[in-house]
Amino acid sequence: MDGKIVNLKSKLEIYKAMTAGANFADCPVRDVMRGINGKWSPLLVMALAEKPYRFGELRRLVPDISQRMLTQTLLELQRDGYVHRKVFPTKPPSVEYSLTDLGRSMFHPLYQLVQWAELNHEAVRDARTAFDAQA
Amino acid sequence: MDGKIVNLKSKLEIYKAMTAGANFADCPVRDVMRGINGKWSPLLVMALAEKPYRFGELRRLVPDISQRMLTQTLLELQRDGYVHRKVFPTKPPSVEYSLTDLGRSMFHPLYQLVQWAELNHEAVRDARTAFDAQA
DNA sequence: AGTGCTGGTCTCCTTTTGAGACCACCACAG
DNA sequence: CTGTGGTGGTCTCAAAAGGAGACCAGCACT
Repeated sequence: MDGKIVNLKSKLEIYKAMTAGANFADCPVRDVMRGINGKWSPLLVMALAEKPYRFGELRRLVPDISQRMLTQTLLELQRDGYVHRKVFPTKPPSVEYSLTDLGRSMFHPLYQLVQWAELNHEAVRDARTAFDAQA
Repeated sequence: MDGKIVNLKSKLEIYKAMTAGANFADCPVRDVMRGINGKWSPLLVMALAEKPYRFGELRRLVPDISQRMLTQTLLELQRDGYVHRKVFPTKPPSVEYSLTDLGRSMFHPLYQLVQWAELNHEAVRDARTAFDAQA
């Protein structure tokens, strides 16, 4: 469990940061990235960046997520401080999820990546087709 | 397998793109994100952004990756067109991996996210501690 | 009494990931 | 001419993550 990325002041330091021996928990960047990298996390952050949503709304918004993974992913996002969970004492009680300041701040670079993906998905798809044809 | 993100011209369209019913293969953004999101992909892209590396060098650079996952991740990165694999006819043959233009272009937004993680890992760690204490 | 909506948890099975043994090839040292 | 080590892998098996769907309590409305 090595490979540390931390204190990246310049591209040249990536090497040093990655080669610095330390266990996984001691590599904050990879630790944080792991939280962002989940299968559903980016999707939910993108959704909540738009506006707060309730549990059931999110489920309908992302129909191919299982209820179990929605619960679990939202819990992880709360734990990492990206999402706030607010319970309204209605009957039946409803729960609203919203982005925290930290979540909104993380949204910006994430959104850059998503935009890149949107602009370049065709190139990636072409690369795959070419690779599969040649292989 | 729904939840489509495509043609994101504005934040307001995130909702529409996500709710547009379509299966996973038809959502280019999530498809591309899946390739970037792998456990090791970002790490290897960061490494190769520095300079080309050989297989064994990468293995030593990231000591906690298994040889199997290194092979597999590099293959996926090749397939998606981020990485170029060049075989040198030495004895024994050596293989050099380098970023393609597409890979370098993808590196920029990825690097933004990594920088964010580096700057905010403490806030995330604090959020986790607070969450775990209260729960 | 039945139906539906709220936000979940629990169980089971499949897919993905990880650890480590194994492989062929060749150079060089003894 | 036999180790020993370095090249870049593949194969097998166990562990972890992810997905499908049943189940739950509570209340409103019919």
